[in-house]
Amino acid sequence: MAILCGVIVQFKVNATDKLARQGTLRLRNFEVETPVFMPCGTYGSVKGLTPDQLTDTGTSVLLSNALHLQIRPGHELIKQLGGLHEFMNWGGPILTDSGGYQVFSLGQLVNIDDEGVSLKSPVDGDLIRLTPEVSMEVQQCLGSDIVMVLDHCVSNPTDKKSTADAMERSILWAKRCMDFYRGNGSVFGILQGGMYEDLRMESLDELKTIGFPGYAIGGLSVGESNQSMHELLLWYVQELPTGSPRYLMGVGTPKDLLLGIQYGIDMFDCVLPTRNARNGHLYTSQGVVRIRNAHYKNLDKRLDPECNCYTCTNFSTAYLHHLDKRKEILACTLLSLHNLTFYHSLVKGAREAIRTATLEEYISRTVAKWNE
RNA sequence: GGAGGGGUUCCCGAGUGGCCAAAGGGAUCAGACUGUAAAUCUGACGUCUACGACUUCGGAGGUUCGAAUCCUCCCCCCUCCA
Repeated sequence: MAILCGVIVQFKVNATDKLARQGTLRLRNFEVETPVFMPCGTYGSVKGLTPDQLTDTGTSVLLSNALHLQIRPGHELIKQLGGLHEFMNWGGPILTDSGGYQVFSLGQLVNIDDEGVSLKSPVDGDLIRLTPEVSMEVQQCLGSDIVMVLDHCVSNPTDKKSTADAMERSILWAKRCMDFYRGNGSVFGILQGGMYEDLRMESLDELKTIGFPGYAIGGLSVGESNQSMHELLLWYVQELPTGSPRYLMGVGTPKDLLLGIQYGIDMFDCVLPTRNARNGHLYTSQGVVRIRNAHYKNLDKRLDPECNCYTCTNFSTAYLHHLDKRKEILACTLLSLHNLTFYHSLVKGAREAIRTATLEEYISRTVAKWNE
């Protein structure tokens, strides 16, 4: 157990099933069962859902974004108002991303040097300077339970030289992030290196030398094939320290999650369940439902017969189709509620399966129904 | 009764001699979305034997090499005056 910055970070593996593991992550006064899926509340809100509704879906940890909150409404303001938990009235733990992903996703607005990142605010064009130290300070102000280092994420494919530069810069920045806390921060390191095994190895070696309470795999789901992602995970599972939580950033589809879990990933986050819900793309035990399709216009049945979420137990598929087609706000809420419930149940099922050493069976049974 | 304005592809609405199967919205139908610049974006949207052909712009005639666009008559709608 390490006491870091007043925050207790502890990870305990309770059960394993081949490479997969079920564990408990302790943060401050929170205990989180892993594997866990963390919904994205980028701007301090999971779009369309109240904190109570989030809890109802089975959410335990939330992800939020330091850079976006730094831009608006400002981390000082949030600190003044009691920190992010209080500000958004979320009673559970919060992991904050540094803004490393925005270095990638905001592309043209960003200028990177070894010292840090300069970006034009997508809001008003103001110049924002983000360094590892600034990012740490912002996340500290927010009162984050898990702080992510500032990293340099590149898309795939990117040539080896540029990938290496980004990876090496990420190592330097990771060191500076840790220095900021003098080794006392609940900071997770982020592994980079694109699709190059030697770069990935170098990144891992260096971060392990620095020593983090948790390791995140970054730079995935940014354009590479599914196959490459899976090969990389298989490689990582053999190299990552077993006693630390492993977080696969920005991943993914339900299938990605199951595969990640199989390869020993403990934490996931992704915008997919919430964004796709808003775009009428729903995940169900029977496979994907594009609720917008004319096919569902008259369907007087539950969206997912195996789901017990508020949406599935109270409304017909035809009604959900209608709400989505009319662009009613309620559609965002009800559909997000369902998709998140689906994700959390899927992962919960995997946790239980690991405990009974039946993960493989659980996965093949689950996936078979999606393919029907 | 008089004066003026207007009828465009499912709807709204541009276009006033060739570059027009006809802008732009909407609706409709598909698809995409992976550490959220995303309740967003992309494609299709007259018909077909489909890199070409055919039928469309209230109706019927006409002018012209060529008309949604110009002329004549007719039908319908709106506004104002009596």
